[in-house]
Amino acid sequence: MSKTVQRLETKESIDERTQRVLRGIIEGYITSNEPVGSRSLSKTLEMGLSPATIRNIMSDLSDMGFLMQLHTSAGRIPTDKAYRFYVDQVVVANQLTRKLQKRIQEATQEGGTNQVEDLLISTTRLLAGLTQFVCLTSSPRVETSILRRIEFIRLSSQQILVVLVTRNGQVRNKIIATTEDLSQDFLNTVSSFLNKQFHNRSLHEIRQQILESMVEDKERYDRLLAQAVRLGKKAFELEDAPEVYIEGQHNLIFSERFRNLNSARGLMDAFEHKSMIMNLLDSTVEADGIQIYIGIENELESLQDCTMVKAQYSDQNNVLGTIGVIGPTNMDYQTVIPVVDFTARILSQTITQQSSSCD
Amino acid sequence: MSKTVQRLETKESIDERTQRVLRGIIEGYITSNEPVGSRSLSKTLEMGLSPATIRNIMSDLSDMGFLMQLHTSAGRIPTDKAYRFYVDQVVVANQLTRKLQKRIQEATQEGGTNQVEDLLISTTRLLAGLTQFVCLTSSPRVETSILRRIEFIRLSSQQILVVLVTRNGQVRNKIIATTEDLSQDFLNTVSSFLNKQFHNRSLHEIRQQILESMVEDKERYDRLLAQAVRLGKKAFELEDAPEVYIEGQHNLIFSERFRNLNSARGLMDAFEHKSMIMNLLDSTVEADGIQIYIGIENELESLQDCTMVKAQYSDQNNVLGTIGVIGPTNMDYQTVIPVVDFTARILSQTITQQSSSCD
DNA sequence: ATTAGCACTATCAGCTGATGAGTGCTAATA
DNA sequence: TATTAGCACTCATCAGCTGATAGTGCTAAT
Repeated sequence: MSKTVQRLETKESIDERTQRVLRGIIEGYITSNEPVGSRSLSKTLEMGLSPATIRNIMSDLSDMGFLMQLHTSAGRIPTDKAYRFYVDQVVVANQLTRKLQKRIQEATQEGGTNQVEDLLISTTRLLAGLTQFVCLTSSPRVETSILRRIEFIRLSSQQILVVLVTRNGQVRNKIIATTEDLSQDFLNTVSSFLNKQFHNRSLHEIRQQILESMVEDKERYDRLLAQAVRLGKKAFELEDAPEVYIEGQHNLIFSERFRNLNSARGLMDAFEHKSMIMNLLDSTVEADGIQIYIGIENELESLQDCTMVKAQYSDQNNVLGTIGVIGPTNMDYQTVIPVVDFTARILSQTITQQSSSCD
Repeated sequence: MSKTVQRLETKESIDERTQRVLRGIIEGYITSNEPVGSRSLSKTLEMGLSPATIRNIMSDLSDMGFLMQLHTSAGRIPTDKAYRFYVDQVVVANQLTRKLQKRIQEATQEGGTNQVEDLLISTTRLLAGLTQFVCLTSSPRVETSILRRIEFIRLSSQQILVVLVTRNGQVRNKIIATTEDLSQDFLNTVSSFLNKQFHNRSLHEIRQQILESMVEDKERYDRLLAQAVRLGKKAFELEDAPEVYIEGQHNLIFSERFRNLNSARGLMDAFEHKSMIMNLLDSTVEADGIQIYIGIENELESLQDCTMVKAQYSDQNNVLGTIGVIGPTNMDYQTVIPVVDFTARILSQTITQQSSSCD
């Protein structure tokens, strides 16, 4: 297994001038995607330093582990450590252009049906389009969602459709089989019972409680209660299907910026395993705000020459899910970070609006 | 635009021996994916023909348009016309191995919830996995589906959830907004009215009829009827979202067999436009059975060096959708064709079982 | 402390000739 | 007359070489 790198902190304090050079190299590499050499840097930096001086500084930076060379006669490129330094020290809360803000807002506004699923899909697609990277979004864990409404619909003598609506507007359907033929009237009674009983409780709690009820003395139940518990059990036995939306995979292959085809294959394969991606997105300790994993800071091996930028979205109460992009380590952090941040905020806002429109 | 090639028929009658040579070349190229030359063919054919004789025959076949050379000093490869000949004349109804049959049957059997969507997704994935190509499936047109049940659920004073179940087990949800606050009781009356009225009619018909009702003299309506019509209209105003499932896109990039990266990009782009894919799949004139489009027989330009093999699936009454794979023109027709055919049959069977379990 | 100069090095594009697989043609053969 | 052997020819590929280029490291001069 790959050893887990927590975070590439920089202990040494670096000379102001050296910092400017480092920053120049990083930004140069970000814009050109080519190793940057001392001569060209000398020009673009406009600090009145000759290539030779720059070379000395570069040499120091290499020693400190900020730069590396692909081969002797090529320019230098930043290491993961350099990007970490760049993100921590240099990239400050950057305002998005109004134009971009508008575009994100509009994209989340539309979407015919106002279901969360559609919103998430279109947002994921938007972010993939904007960044030209791969974008991943985890949908709210149904487990922790708050029940808004449950309803049973009789389809046939053996089939009942369960419709389950959560607070934030997710709708789940499930067809369950029954041995007994239950009338719609009866089902209505059951659902209104369950709705009263479990209103505003999380699905997780509900399931827990149902299981507890089942061990209790069954004798005490009347038919209604017994059936309610039985149906409820089936209904809340959710496939804990981790919904993940992935968009922009083709960028991984066709974009110039993803040069290393090896890991591309690995990533594509990883994307097939939705549960793994779910972990990747939701394995978050830090409280809020944007999170950035640069290169080897990523636990997943095939991600170790990419950067993942992600942010959580939430309704008024709880964190619901995560939205993130995966791009090359030399992505344009100055815009990607605020874009992801802003998108997550807008997403939270939209979902909050939706779920607050309950009675 | 690309000119539309209907089908690459062969008028000339070909000598028995020549046919065997052609067949040898095609099969050789299918298995090796390398141009086949006269010497190697002379060995594998075991017809006691010298390379020189073979060369003469090959020359004839080239003249007839069955073979071509990439460069003078390379062996020959079959043209689209050759594959058409091969598929029409040589590939006869081939039995699948029991093992494969089992595998397909099992894969369609499972799938936790018995919803059509899940079934389609897992089948698509299966077929992509089996063939190592790209697999596309169109879901049943909701338009032509038969209504099994419609239900309204009051979510809040402004929101109503519509649940719509079709005969073949598709469930659609839609949240609609209302200005008036309607009680659940009232909604129940409306849904039971609609259910009675439109039982076993196709969604298309229903929409039609509702629209007609609306132009009739409104005065004659009581409140129930008026609301029923109004809600019904909104409910059946479906996003005619053409659902298409695509799996195995990564094969397009990583599989050895797809050599031409140009059209790969084009295809990937095409796959983003679901409605286009929908057309591709469902633009079918022929009645039933398997359909094969080889190379330039495909209308879509980026498909013109691929072969598409597709088959429709249906319930007891109607064609519901199409399942198909896209692979290189030198795919192994002998197994791909029966695999697609068998899968479509199994799919039809499974869906028919599901929808016949109504009362 | 900075810089100019120089030797060194890796990559890349372009050229070379050798190699080999395959064809087309012709004349000999059964 | 159909088949085949033989030979000349073609062309893609590959290894090896070339010079040009862009970069570095080191040292000595400023």
